[in-house]
Amino acid sequence: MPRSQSQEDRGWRLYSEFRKQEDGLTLRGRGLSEEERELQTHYSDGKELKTYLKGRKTQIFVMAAPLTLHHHSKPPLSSDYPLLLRNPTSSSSIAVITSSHGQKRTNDPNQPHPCIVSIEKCSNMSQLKQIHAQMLRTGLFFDPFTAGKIVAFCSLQDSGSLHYARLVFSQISNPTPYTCNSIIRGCTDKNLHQDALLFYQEMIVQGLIPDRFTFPSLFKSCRNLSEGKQLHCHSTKFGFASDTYAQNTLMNMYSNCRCLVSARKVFDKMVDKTVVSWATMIGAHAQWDQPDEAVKLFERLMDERENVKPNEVTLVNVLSACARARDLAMVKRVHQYIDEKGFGFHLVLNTALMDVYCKCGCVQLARDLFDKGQQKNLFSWNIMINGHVENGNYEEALLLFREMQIKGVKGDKVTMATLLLACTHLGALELGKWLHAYIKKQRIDVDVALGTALVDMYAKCGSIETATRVFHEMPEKDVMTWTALILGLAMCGQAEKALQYFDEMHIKGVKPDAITFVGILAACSHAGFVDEGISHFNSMSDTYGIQPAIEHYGGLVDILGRAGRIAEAEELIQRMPMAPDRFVLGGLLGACRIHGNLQAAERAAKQLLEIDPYHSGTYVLMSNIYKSMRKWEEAKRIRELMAERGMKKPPGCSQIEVQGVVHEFVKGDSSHRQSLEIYEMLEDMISKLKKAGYVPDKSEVLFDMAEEEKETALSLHSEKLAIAFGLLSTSSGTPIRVVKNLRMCSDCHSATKLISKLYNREIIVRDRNRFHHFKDGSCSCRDFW
DNA sequence: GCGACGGCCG
Repeated sequence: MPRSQSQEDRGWRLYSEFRKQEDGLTLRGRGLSEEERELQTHYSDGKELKTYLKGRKTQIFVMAAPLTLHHHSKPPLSSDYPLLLRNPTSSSSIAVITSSHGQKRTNDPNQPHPCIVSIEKCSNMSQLKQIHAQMLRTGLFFDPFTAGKIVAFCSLQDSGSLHYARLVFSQISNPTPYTCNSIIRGCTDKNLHQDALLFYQEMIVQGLIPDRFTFPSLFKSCRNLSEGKQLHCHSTKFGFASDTYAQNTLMNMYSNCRCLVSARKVFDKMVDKTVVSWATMIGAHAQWDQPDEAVKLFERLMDERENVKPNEVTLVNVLSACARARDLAMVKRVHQYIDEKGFGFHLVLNTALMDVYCKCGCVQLARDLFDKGQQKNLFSWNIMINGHVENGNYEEALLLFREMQIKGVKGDKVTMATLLLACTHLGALELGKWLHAYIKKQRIDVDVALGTALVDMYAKCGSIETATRVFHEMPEKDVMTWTALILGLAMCGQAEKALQYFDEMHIKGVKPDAITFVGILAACSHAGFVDEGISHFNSMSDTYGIQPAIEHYGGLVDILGRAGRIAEAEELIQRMPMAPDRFVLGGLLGACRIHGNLQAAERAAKQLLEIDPYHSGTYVLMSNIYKSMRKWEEAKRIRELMAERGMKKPPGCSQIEVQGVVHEFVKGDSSHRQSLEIYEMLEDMISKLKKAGYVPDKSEVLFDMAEEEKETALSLHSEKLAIAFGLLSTSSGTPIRVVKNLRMCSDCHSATKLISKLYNREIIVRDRNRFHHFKDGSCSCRDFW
């Protein structure tokens, strides 16, 4: 683009002035500093910087012009707004400017022009436009300083209009840096980050010169490392390398671009570190998973050799580091510090403290703070509700939500996602549906996270059809959304569909991650696709660069074990790069049970008991294996060993939700209000079953019981009680959904298959690992679980 | 006229 000589001169003149003002880093006269050398490599052509440094004035435009932006979704600003197509005689126009009151315009900064005062008093665009019109009539508009005030108002005030600001800007002949900055900051404040950068790019091309206020906004709008480095380069060359504001925002920019090394470099080289610099750097380390570094910096700050005292933000950032490091000791130190130094009540600090206590598992401490604090906002409610959910206290979370509603605080999408997670854990489909309806009614924005939470809830509460429908209704899906559906399909035995969606995901260009493969391997295992499973496992590292973790080895062990290839599964465990955990060995043990491989089972159990001697599941499974092989003595020995170690089988517990209320049953439970009816129903069930040829499978009950007792014990299992209650209290045709805390026993499994046929009901049981979808006398798990 | 901070999904 051709430029006039006068613009070029002006640019250079201004630039020299900036250089004189700049008392920090000087580019000329002493060669390149380390930072400049580093920047030079980021710059599109290092030669330009060198030539510039020799002080040749023509280089000013060369050095400033190139700024390569990486987004192409919008055309450059110049096509929307004519920039700098202005009256070239403007330099003389200042002489004729008079105010609307006929006063001479003075340059005394202590006496603002009356027109400027009026602009500052504007409360809406219509008033502003009147002033604008008057300024045009009087010629005052041709004073760049005064015209800039119009632009500033339009860009920065809530009642302003960025569009109008740009139009006005395009009419100003010699806009001041202040005017440009107003537009940039207006874009940044309104999250129009791309526009901020495009405007800067255009401004440089037109020969306008940035000042020290330009870069903070630009750095804030910069989301991309390559652009960030160019901007860093520009800020240095324009002489703001040692401006504290610029450096602070620069650090933050590097941190946002996940380039912590550069952020830290800027920090370490800063001469005047302010409390903001410290807070930013501590926050950056905390954000990018270097909590120890963050805490170290904080300790340096506490050391008091630094001239800066921590403030609330510093403390919030340190707490976020503590939360990542699960460093409760440090949290307590910070808490004490807060109390000692009397930081008073700071809502963000207080919520951060609550959050970190929740994350460290001290929900009660968080709750105390929550109950004590008079001020609450959506953040604090959400943190507290989430704290209870994470802690497994779903009821308390739901109670808190009710309290929130009573207080008239409306939940948002975060609240909803958290509550849906509670439903997912509880298996409370009705409640989940209610929340879904609430979301629609309250017009809560369903973003990817909330949509995924819905898909996950429906899938894990056994309504895979609705999960699939919600999935398809979502306009935007990320890897988690796909994974939630794939895992859901795998868990309810629809392996082929899970694999179909995996293919579709690939077509849609969504890259699977480690957890997607957990779902894929589970699907292959349930469907008995051994070769396909192995090939997916291999593709993880070969195609997607994901190193298989222990859960993937566990998945492959399941696939091999389920197919009866026990020896191969054992061999895999031998050669996997990490020691097996109880899930891997538990999978192997489960496979040994199904395939009746006693030797391998014993080997697996021995290892299991070594790594986790206090996991009751191992003992129970092992004794069941012995019992199923009629090795009563061994089975008894295992039970005795369990008793010696002071362990009990945790009580089996089944939940069923009817009309939004979750009913819980343990074995032989008679505490339910309708207990009498439930037991009548149970008798009816058992007699119908027996008529249909059902023989109780006694292999998994205690061996020292009389046969008749065994039968009774079986009939009292919690899932049978829950199913009986379900048959009683729901109308025919509706599916019965039960959530069980343990693995389903084989007797209940075969009984439920028959019940589904005899009563013509779909029965969906979620046990601790998967769904059993009983329909017409068969189960989706194909009798392997 | 400029800077830093908190909660959700697989």
